[in-house]
Amino acid sequence: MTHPPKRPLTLRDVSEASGVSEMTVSRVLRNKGDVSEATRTKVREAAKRLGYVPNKIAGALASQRVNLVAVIIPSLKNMVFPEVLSGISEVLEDTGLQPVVGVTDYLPEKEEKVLFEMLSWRPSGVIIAGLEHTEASRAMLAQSGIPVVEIMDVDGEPVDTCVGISHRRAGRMMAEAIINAGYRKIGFMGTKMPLDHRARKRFEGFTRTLAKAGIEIADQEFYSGGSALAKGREMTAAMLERSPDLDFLYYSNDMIGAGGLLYLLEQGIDIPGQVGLAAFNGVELLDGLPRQLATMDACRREIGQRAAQVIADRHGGRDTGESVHSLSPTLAYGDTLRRP
Amino acid sequence: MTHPPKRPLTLRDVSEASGVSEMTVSRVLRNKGDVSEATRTKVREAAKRLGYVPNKIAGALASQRVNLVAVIIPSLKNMVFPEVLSGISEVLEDTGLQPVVGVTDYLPEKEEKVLFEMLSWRPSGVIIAGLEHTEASRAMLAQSGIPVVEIMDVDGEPVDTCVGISHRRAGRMMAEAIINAGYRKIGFMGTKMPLDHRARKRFEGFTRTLAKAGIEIADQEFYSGGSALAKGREMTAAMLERSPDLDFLYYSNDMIGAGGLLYLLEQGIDIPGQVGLAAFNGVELLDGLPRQLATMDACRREIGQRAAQVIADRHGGRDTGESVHSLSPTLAYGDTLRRP
DNA sequence: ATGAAAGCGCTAACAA
DNA sequence: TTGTTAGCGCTTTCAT
Repeated sequence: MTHPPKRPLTLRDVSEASGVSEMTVSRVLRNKGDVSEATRTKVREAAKRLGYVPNKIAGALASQRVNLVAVIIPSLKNMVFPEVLSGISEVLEDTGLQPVVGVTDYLPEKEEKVLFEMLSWRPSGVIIAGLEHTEASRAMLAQSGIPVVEIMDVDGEPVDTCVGISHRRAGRMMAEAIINAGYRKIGFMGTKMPLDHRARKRFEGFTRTLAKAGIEIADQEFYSGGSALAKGREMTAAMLERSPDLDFLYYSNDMIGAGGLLYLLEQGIDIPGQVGLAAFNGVELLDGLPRQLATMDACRREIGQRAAQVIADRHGGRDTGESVHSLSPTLAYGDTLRRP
Repeated sequence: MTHPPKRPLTLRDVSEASGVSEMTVSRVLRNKGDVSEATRTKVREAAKRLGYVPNKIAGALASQRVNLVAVIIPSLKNMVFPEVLSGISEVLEDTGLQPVVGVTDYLPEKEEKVLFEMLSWRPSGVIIAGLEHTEASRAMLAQSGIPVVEIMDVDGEPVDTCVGISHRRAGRMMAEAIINAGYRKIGFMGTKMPLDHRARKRFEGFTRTLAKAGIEIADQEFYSGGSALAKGREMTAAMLERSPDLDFLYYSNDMIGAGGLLYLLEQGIDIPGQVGLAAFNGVELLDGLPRQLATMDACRREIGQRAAQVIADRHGGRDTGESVHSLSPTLAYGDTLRRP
């Protein structure tokens, strides 16, 4: 066992150990330029023997190139964003680019801080959730000089490019399906709005479409914090107590919808006869529930893939044409929403 | 609207714009050294007006200091790791250190790659899940010269420091509780083992303790992929079909346990009389289930906090004494495991 | 309180 | 195919 070095090894150490110039060592380690097979192996051996780990900081400064892509999302606990992330990783995997994740907790000021922090590492691109940012954040993005992809949402003006679905349209589609199925007394449950613009837009699309059909939300409740499943259960119980004549419940996310579903089944309520249910996201979790909850797929993985593709293309000098990539969510009726 | 710059701004630009030397600008932007209030504001204004974003790459190279902590985990979809991460973020928040996440997908070679990649950015510390790594990974960690904390598990030899629970002991505790409650025909369901050392250790602790009491696992099944909730449901149905005389089902994680619970309730099976259930992790999700599933808390948030604390302390020059931080999981009987 | 000079460890560009 | 020379944009150190 050799003694752990206080000073990390440098190219110079490998150069001396292998009797080859630093420049050539650098070339070998990056597989760049022509190097004879002989020196190649000599260098590789020395590097491995010493346990050399290159210093990307120095490399990045010298080459003015950083293979990082900043990915800025509101939360990791949401089930939704990990899926977007795997879409991103999947595509970046074979491009030499690497995602680096920053979390904002849905706070605009924290987003600004995280963005500033990440931009100061001079990444090759930014993927950031949502179209709503502070003035300063938008300015930073616009000034950054690197490809910027805003994801999840297309209802608004992107700084550069966006990939997502229209949440207003998603809300509208769901409202139409519910109306067409004959439901009329509709309750809504969701997260507290100011935090989540996409939930807000779905709600807007939803209520406006109902309004056009002369229907008003009969009851509504908003929550924050705690186990979403438990919250869904509690809110549903409370709402049905308060407004026993409701014939439909629309939930802003699948977890609270699942909680509501479990509650209603326990109460022996006829679904979707007496009460219909629908939610939003299409998370995998729903597959294990006693009934298939009606929901709308948010195209999470595909959003991640497309966003990463845009970054990769632009990084490779290819242009991607369109600045708005609008995907189409699909409605799953499941067992809790009557078909028209 | 000024034209977006092709070349990112440098200290020099701010220096010229404010009529102050680069050095002084640098001092202002880092709040270091004595600078008169007058120049301070002058510089701040110029920086803000120009939209200057410092270049951390150059800063890190010059100062030989990087405020990043590499966090390497197997997956983000697991519900478990996001919680560990928030424990980490929470503590690092007020230390000036920033977590950077790398994901290994439970693959040792990918872990090695990710580790190499992250170490090449010369972080101030490493937090990495598990005690099992490739030879090369261990060597890199040992050679890195920075604090290394292996988390989640304490059954083994840490390279440097570890923070976690003993999964063998967790398995043993659960086996003892089940035996004491009088159950005898026990079925096990879990993930395919080779991927997950901690699940494997729990299983080992579990079976050994049963063996000492003269009990053998009566049936077992392992899965991989798919919706865990649905898998739990399917596996439970299949197992009870196959082995109708089972009186207890132990699941290696809460999601499949929840799936099993939902299935059994639908079948009208008496829980915990006819069949008892228990799982592992204590995830928040369980709060919304019709019955409280017996489980064992894995101390996820606390593990994150302690690990981050170790890094922060060592980074600040403080020594943390012990190299093994063993936390104690607590057993929650819930409604699905008879008390002794 | 401010500035000037000398690198940090690497790579681009050129030379041999 | 290999080596040499200048930086990359900042911070450290030492003057002033």
